[in-house]
Amino acid sequence: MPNLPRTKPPVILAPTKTAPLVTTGLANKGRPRVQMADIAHMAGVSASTVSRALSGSPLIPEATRTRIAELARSLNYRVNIGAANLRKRGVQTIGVVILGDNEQMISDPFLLSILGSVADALDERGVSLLLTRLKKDRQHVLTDLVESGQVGGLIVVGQLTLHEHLNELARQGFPMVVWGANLPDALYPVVGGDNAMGGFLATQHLIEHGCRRIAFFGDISHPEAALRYQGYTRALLEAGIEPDPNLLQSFLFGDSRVRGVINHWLDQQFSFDAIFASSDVTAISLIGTLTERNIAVPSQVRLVGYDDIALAQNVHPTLSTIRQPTHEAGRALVDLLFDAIAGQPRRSVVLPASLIVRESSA
Amino acid sequence: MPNLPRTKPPVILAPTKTAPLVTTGLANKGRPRVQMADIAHMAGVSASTVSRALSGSPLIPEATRTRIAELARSLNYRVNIGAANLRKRGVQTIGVVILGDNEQMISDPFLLSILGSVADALDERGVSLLLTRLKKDRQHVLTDLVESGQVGGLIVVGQLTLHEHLNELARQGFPMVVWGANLPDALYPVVGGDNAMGGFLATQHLIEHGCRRIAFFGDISHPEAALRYQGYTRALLEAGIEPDPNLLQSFLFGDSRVRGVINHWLDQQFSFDAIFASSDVTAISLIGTLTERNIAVPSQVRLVGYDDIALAQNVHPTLSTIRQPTHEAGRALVDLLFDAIAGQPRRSVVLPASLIVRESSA
DNA sequence: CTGAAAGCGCTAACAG
DNA sequence: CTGTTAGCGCTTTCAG
Repeated sequence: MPNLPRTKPPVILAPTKTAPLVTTGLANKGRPRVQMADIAHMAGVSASTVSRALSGSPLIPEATRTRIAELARSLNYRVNIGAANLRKRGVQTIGVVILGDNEQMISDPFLLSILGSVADALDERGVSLLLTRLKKDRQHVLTDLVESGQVGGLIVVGQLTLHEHLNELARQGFPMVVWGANLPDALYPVVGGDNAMGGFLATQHLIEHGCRRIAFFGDISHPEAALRYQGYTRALLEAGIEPDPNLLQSFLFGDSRVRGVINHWLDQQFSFDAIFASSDVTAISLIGTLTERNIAVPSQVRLVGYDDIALAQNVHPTLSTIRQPTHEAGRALVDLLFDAIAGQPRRSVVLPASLIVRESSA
Repeated sequence: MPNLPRTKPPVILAPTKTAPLVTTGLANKGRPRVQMADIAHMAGVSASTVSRALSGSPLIPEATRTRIAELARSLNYRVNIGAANLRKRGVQTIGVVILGDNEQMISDPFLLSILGSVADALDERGVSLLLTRLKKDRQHVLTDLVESGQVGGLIVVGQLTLHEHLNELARQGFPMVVWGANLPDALYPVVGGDNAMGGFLATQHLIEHGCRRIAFFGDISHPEAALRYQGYTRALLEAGIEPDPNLLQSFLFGDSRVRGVINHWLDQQFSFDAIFASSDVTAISLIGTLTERNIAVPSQVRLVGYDDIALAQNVHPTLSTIRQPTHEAGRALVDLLFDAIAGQPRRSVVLPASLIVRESSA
């Protein structure tokens, strides 16, 4: 029996079996939907021809192609991607997974930069972006996304405590790429900034300005921060300064306990002449807190942040920081993911970190 | 001909027609995929039974159901959502469209709050989130997303200059909801803060502190900012103050020309004793610029921002601002969208704006 | 309670 | 160049 167009059913030869069917999904409620068969019918060609025409097949002559395209456009028709994907046995969607720092949605603007650059890079390839927050102990959603065929691969932003799990997925041949620190035993492709270099540059710069008691603010249980700390330590050692463990202030990115810590340090008359903060948001909070306590930045305490968010150049004093090339980040993440999907050997990318000197450290 | 299981093909009665087929999509490269037929085969039941078991149908006895569930889990099997959707004629995905302010990805942390709350609200309903940036003159992507069956509805964040286009989509019965200002002639459901009230509260508060020359920073071509400006004007008029058009500084949200404007004003000896900024990011930049020019906040110029982003309470002076309940925002957006999809009558939600008094205006 | 059969909307062999 | 045909992997009647 030939396909029955929905709009103009032809003579019915056998009783139609098309029965009730309660729609449980979200789509198509009430809105009439034109589909390929309708277009074909109206254009007086077969569905195959419409399919070919709309996908720009060179088999279809220019004239027919445009005629069908016009018709489709005039009816506001778009090919049903789900059906096409099913047939083509593949999807045109990538999952972007963001690890929630804690329970709250991550609030660091830097994340938005990464997300934006990934969105752009995917968009250029005509691939959709399925965004998912990964909450604690819900790691199975990573597997779900891929195994359910919803996405063709995964871009994981932030690795936190997930390293082992990610390695396990990599072992299974999961198509994915991670934004984060390139850990030595990582089995998955990683794109990240040169955190060790960033930490080194920031610290070296502070040392050059005569600082000796440089504090580090950042959660070193987080691999990226740990590398920044490592760079920090190396710079100190190279300058003949013994790192003081008391000057390591570990807390989660974006945490707001900054104020309490500084106040505590000041109340204890704890001595420090500079702070290297593992994020600009933290650094800006530090400026606020220090200023409130009448500690002048940079004359009494010099400050360097990380990420070069937009606000960094508009606070007072303007914030010295380490810049990460976010635009390239998105591009690299997408490139590597597509390599992984194509079965290419694993590859990782370290993006350069550059020191931006502004007033807070001058 | 019965379904051929992929793993153990039965006796072939007719030459198999299953031919080459080049996979153009992203999924399934190399990784062997178990599917429902395999599970059915292994469990010694039909695919129907597996389908019912996995969807928790009460028709299947508890015992069978768990047995099948275990088997599926042990094989890491997940139902192919695309195929299921095709059959069910619906999707479980919502499109979230973010209007790029300019060419760059929006960088305001407030946006991330909204996005996060939407993500959570969708997650609670088991619905996926397809994120799209809407660039200038690419409005057709809105139609694409829905007509191609990729998403069941649209959450549009920011309306900017899109109002007319959105109205047109609403007229066509497009399932959608918008975060923004509830314009009087809007045909689409809107969720937004009470911008007029927010503007009023901020301004009234400044007036109560003796301010008379209150500047407004914000792009009033943006409907939300326009309403804030309206509230600002009302507060002034109620206090018997004639709004001075020179005190309206219009620019795009998050724009960084703040510094230039303030410097210009100061150089011109332009008088103002307070600023109401349409976003916290702008307000924080203002604090920076004013401080740099040795204008004391709040003693010489009082300041109120908008959004209550995390940094607001950590800068110095801490920033007074208008808070918008972002968590409820996500929930309301999703609720209204589902109503729209279900064909319920259009409804809009205005979330309360509340004044948070901190040091910058005290 | 279970299976067979039909078909969601599309694409791609294959044979004209 | 074009139509016919056969499914993609799943869900849901319908008939046991």
